[in-house]
Amino acid sequence: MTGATSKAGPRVGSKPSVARERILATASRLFYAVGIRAVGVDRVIAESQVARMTFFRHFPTKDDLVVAFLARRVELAEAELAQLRADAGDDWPRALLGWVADGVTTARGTEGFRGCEFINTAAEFSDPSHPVRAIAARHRAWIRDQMQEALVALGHPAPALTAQHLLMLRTAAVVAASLEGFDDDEGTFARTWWSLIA
Amino acid sequence: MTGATSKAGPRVGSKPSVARERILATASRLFYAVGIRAVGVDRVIAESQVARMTFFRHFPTKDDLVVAFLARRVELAEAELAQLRADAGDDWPRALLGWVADGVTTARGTEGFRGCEFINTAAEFSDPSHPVRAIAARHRAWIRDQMQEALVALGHPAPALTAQHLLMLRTAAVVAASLEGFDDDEGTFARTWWSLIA
DNA sequence: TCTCAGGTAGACGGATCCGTCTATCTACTA
DNA sequence: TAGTAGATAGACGGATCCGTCTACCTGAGA
Repeated sequence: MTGATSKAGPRVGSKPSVARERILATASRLFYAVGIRAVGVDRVIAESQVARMTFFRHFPTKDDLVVAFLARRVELAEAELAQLRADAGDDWPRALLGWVADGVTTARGTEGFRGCEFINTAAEFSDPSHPVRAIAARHRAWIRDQMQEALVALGHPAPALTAQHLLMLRTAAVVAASLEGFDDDEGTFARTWWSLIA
Repeated sequence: MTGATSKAGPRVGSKPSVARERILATASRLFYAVGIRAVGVDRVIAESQVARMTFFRHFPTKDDLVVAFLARRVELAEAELAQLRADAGDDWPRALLGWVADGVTTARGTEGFRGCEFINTAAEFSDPSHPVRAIAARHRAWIRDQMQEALVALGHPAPALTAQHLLMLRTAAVVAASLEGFDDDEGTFARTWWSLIA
């Protein structure tokens, strides 16, 4: 197991494969836009312009691809937030909380917006012990913890509970937006958001 | 088209078929517990103990069954609420609002709880013009309108906006509960709920 | 009694699913 | 220059998908 040259499959630490990236990009797009079970590997392969064997070399099963899809989203979010915290300086707590809120408001105007990939994916995997469920849970916990940290830094009297409330508010806004295109003309989402923090 | 005796299929107004009920019950159970796409008609047929032809006589396509599944849930909810309004007398506004809240709190403790069937199903149907999406949207709007009516009756200063908030709160609670088994030891959900109303 | 709607049992079929396999080509690098 | 990892094209297969079709049975109402 220790990094042995398996019969097939990419070596550990080998240079990032462009084919793999193409597959992952295509899958991410399709999975988000259409759904996991609604998209077969055949379609991913076709639209990735990749050979069948190449696909299965990088992702031995479809499940592996789904996991990679969500894991990539997690990576991106964590990198983005790390960058933001580095840039914001002393103001990072408000910047962080604003970033989470903006993630909703900007996304829901976007063409092809279809809610939260973690929530949608979890809905398609009923087994709570499935890896994708673990990733989704971990990611939500991560967001909550980040917000809690920020609230602590702001001297908020109830950081843990408020972080929980903020996550719920965000969840509700995303789901509502994906279901009925909730537009929030009044900016009530933003007002509620910041009133919970202040 | 006008009620003509089609080659097959049940007559309009014919007595409710027990076979049909069995199919619908089985499908409801499986669709909710496992997911729509994850459950094939073959499985529904097998577990319904029904002949293949019987199945397709009542539900010409799988989509018809999915629609019937959600439509039935809507019927049940509307009937339940009508009963409750009839029973509650003058106190119906608080009874109604309590009923909506209790729907969440009781359900999420239940064995096999897997969130909201409308939200989960909508997540599996990416086409916004699909009938099931319309049903889900209509049902959510109905809940919101009912709550708004109750708030008006209570003389609430901002019934429309508050009804929207309550629906979002409910959505968030259900989704959170299905994703991470959010237990709400503190009763914060209930407190937030009633504080929005008072 | 006869009719006919509703139910039964199971074969059938084309499509799509996920995954394996062979055989060949290419490009880097030791 | 020889070896090797990675990519390619496409056949293949068993499973499952959704839906159709034939042939027969049953029971209640006209």
